[in-house]
Amino acid sequence: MLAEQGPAALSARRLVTAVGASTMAVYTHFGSMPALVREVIREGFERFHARALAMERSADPVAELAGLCRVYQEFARAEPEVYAVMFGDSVLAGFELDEEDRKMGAVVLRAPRDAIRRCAAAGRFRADADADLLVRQLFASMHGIAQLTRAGYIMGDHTPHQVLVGTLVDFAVAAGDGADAARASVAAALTDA
Amino acid sequence: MLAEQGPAALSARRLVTAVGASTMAVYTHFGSMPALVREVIREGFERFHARALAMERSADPVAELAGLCRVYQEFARAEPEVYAVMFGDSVLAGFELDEEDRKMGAVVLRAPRDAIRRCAAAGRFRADADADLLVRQLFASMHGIAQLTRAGYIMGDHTPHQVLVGTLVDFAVAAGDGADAARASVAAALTDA
DNA sequence: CGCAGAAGCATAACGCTGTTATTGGCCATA
DNA sequence: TATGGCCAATAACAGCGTTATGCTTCTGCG
Repeated sequence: MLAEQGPAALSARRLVTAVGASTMAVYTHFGSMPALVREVIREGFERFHARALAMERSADPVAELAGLCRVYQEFARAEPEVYAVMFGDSVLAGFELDEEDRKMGAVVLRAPRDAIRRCAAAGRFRADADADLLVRQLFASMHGIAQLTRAGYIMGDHTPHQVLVGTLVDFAVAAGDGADAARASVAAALTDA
Repeated sequence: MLAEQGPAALSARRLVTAVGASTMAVYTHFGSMPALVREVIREGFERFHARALAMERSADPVAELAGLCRVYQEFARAEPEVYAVMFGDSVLAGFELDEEDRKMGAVVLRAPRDAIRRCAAAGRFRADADADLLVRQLFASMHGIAQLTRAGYIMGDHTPHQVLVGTLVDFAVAAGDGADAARASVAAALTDA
């Protein structure tokens, strides 16, 4: 219901009438509406993780990093409402992220951080690159692109896809990669869709 | 009320009792609660604009660009709830951005876009830099940092400030600036606070 | 096999939300 | 002064999350 009809449609009464039960069903099984929302985003994190794991590996670590970012954007576009709740926007039915939720969310950074390290090990990125810091910068960019796209703020002459490509290429270049090599790797990871 | 007590506290009844009136006041003066929220974010855009205009100019265009991003982050931290509604997160009382709102929001990109052009004109950025595309990439990064910080997602060993500094330096480097020059300009724009 | 216990759900209600029709009062103008 | 129109207070409606009550049903033990 959250994915198909938006946050406003996710009410206890609509839920229970949809499954043919009474409002008590929510409270016996979940305790409260915020707790129910928490289960929804837990499911969202699992789906996110499954998508990331399903991505095929590549011999090109920069392309693999770009591929992870592509998966990120695809998930955010596929279920924008779920994504928004998962990462702290749109307080839904009084739900607020707790520390454990955030830790689950931070797990998504592990794969790209390792990819960044492989980029450095392969000589594409500088050897002294701070993978922990870089992955946070990339995280912020990906989140910004996802949320601004959802809000309709990526407008004018450039599409969200162009912004994504530019961001990924510039990220690799700033990390030490060659401009042509970065462009080729990003293009290889993003164009087959 | 939105700024001080959060989105949940901004209800029609709380508003009117705070000013000593009845619920009708909202509807005679604004028409609906979403329309009232619209006026709130309009005010937010004006405050944002005033902050950007109040920033002193600099002879160093890269430092000026970094200063604009610093103002951006300061605004987002000063009034996070207002900021979140302005840029499309947290649907508040059924309010949704319309095209005109988004255009007001996109105006904030004008100053940094011009700063990027000055960077190119001064030889710091590549002469063929696409300022329109670059400013959107920067916009996404700034929005991501602001929102992830608000949600508590910038954790671990790095602070939001470090992520901001890294992002700005890497942005300048990818645009063509020298690494040392970029670091110096960003540091000059961000450290006096 | 039968009874006791517990677990789960439906009903109804409380206080809250945004919204509105009705009613009354105030103020400005002729 | 009288009259017109604007404005707001009151009360109500539908919907929200939540909960106390009571009934039903299912489980497990003697």
